[in-house]
Amino acid sequence: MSHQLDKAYDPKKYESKLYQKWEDSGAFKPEGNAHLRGLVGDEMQGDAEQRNKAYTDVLRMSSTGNDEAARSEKDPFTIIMPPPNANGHIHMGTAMFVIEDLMIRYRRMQGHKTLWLPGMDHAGIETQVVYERELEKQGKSRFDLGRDEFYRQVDAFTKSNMGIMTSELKSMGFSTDWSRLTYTLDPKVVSTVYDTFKELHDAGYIYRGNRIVNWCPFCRSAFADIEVKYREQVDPLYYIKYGPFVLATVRPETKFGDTAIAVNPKDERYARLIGTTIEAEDLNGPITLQVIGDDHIDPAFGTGAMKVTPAHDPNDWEIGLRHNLRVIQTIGTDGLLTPVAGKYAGMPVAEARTQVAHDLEERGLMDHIEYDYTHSVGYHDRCGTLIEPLTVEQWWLRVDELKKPAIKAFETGEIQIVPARFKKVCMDWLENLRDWNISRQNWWGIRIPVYYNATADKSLPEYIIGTEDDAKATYGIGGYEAETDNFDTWFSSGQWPYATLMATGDFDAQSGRPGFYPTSVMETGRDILFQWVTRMVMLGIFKTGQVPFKTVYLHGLITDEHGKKMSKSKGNVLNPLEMTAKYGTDAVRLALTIGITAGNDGPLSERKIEGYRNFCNKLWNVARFILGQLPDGYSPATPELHSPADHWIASRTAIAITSVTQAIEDYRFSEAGQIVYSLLWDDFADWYIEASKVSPNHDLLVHTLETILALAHPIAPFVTEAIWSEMPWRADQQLITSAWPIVDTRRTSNEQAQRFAALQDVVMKARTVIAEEQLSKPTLITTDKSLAESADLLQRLGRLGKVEYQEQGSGLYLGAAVPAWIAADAELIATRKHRLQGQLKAKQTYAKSLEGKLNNQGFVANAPAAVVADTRDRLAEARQQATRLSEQLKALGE
RNA sequence: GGGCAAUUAGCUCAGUUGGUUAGAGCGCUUCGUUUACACCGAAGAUGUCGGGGGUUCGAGUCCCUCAUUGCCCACCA
Repeated sequence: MSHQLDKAYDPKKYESKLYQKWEDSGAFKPEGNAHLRGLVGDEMQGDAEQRNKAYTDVLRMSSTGNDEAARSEKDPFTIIMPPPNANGHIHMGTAMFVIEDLMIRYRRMQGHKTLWLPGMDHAGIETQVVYERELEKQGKSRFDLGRDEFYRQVDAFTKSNMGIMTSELKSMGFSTDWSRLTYTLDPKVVSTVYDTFKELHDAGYIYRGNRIVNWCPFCRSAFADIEVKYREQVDPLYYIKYGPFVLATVRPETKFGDTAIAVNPKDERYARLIGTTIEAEDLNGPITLQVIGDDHIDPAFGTGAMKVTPAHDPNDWEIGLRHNLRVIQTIGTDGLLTPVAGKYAGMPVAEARTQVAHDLEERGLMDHIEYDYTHSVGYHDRCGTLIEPLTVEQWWLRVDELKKPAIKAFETGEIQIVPARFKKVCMDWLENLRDWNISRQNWWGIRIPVYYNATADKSLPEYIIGTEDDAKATYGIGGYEAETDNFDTWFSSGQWPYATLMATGDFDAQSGRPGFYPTSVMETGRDILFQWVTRMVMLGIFKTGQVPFKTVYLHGLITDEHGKKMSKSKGNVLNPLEMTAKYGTDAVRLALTIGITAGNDGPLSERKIEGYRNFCNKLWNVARFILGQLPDGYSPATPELHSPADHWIASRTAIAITSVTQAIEDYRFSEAGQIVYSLLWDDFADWYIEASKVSPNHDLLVHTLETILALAHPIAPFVTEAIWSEMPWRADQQLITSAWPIVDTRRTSNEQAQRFAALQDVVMKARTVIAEEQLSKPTLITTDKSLAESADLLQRLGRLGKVEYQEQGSGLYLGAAVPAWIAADAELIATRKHRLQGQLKAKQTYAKSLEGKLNNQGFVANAPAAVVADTRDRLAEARQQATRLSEQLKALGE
């Protein structure tokens, strides 16, 4: 016995140690993983000798030193990590980076120069909201601190979180290059964002405008349309009197900003009033309103006439633009009514609404009220505050031209989306995209680099884009005012792929090192497809002239086991750190990979994780058994295939290598995982290892184990590396930088493999009879000489007694792939009679359906020859077995 | 209102361009400690693949239609 592993795999004993070793060895760096032969990945080409050489190199894996030449032929493979928000702990969504790690580890093993660049997001408004909640617990608000102090505290908060986050990401086994960790507020990133802003401005895509925006009175900031989430609710619908009109509104408090009454021009009731002005009695005295005709008005809604408040409703704003209406701001950025509201000035909106409605009723200006009006109302996505549409001066990005090449990139397939169904969704979204408000009035973020002219000299530019020094140079000391708005977080994170690479010096190829842009894959959540992915494409193409990534892989939401969203209030949240502590990191990684497909939500449960913990332990124990079998000082040689079982497992392994590789290439990670799972458990452990107990082939056992370790490594890096590290001949080498397995079919005999498959069939059928009849070590009889030769194997696998070769079979016919019987007396055969009849009937029905197929001229003529031939073979076999069964029944007096 | 997806075993889900008698994990029943593993092994039961129609030699897979569920987008005076 050369080596003894622990009885069960203990993740804690290995994980942090192995991670440290990986990182210290430089394996996570693109420069550091270049020590494989660049032969993998071309497995289907090249002459057999070459392939075999590569194969055995892989098997014995004498670390061959650097082979830069071979490696440089392969494209770099790059993933930029979607930067997690540095405002808390990782969650199952963050843990989904396992998909990225899987791709990175796979490409690394294939010999690509892989770069997985980690990042952290200051996450503007989101972090601000998180921190304000912290302040609230201390009974404070950000206004108590003031802008500068608040910024300092949030800065310290995110920086300390970054440390926590980093160690949590490391604990997940993510093989990112930490030396390139980039933060969204790194000066180099910010400077790229500033450059882009200036370039966009100079190209005419940036403008400043006083327009209607989605205003959050809590955040005291404007937000983009996409950051507003609508909720359905029931409110009163007030029918108020305006001179000759009765108008329906849910917002009577905005009436002080009404500048027109709109009707549909086709509405005969009002058509003659269009173009006139009306005098109306109002709460603050008489007012004058013009009557306009606009197609937007639905004559069937309410009274068919609508009050137009351009300052506080997006549709009214549009109508206002069409008719040149005055814009009267009635609600301020503080959420209180402005002085134009007269005696209502200073009231919060909700209070003003009640008061105005009350006063209107009192003054006889209320026609009636509908109390159960259902409509949807916008709330701020992040803080949940009711959105108040109002007008403010903001910086806007003109998107008409910018979006065109982005749409084209999706359309032509230059950017692939996995799953493909999101291609059209992206294109449609971009088609309908309107100018993007990139100003935010929050305190935590990247300040827009604009300085305004504060001098009396109007010949100077109104504003400049640049640094404070630029401002001094232009306006003189004290002659300027800095913009206080920040960028929308998505404006800066929309530049993430190139901003990061530019910051780390990996954007362009430089002497001796490759460029990593465009990146290979952007893997992220489906929920931020619009907010983030489309913006990265738009800005990436503008700034670099190239798409930022070639493939977008989207994952869905991780839900509980019944597909319900995880939430604290439901109490169904699974914490990745708790789960990894309990079951090992690999178990969580496997659970997040297998059974979850691209673009779809994936259910997760503790039970599922437990199942994959068992898988890890199974793998461990397979290794434990094999290592325990090996003689002292064993060193593996190229395996020779001797027995049918050897050929069988070699062929199973070859099929698995091909299909796992293809599955990963096609982004079918769940399937890749399942294939490895089944190869290990169903084929290797359940059959080959059991068979090997009869006649062990050490080299093949080791080789197959190593192949499985390699195939499983991208998903389950720890347990595979742990086992690898326990193999004495691998002492100086890590699995993480070993080569991805390639197929060697040169010496595999299909015929031999088939012989083992036939034996398996006999074994399974024999086991069934033994279990059903509770037999103990019965004798197996066969008319097949080669099966009889495998007596010891049959005895072991099938729990059989003797195995006898006979010219003529007798006993209970098994109906297996090769003729075999379980020796039985007449009594036993009689008790099996009904089962035999059932078997016969099933065989006959099956044969009949195959006959029907083959008698069908259409089938024979149209189906591929292989399918027809296959059908004939199956028919012949079914007939033969049916004959044997009916003979046996006949012998029983049937 | 527009769009996308899902509907397959008790549960959660696979099923790649149509081609063996439809699979997996978990759960369930029975048996079992044999050179690793009870975080194990063996055997077993459970499916008119949501309904209906069509195309095809052949449909879980393609088309139409209906139903149910979920998600996205838009609108809502």
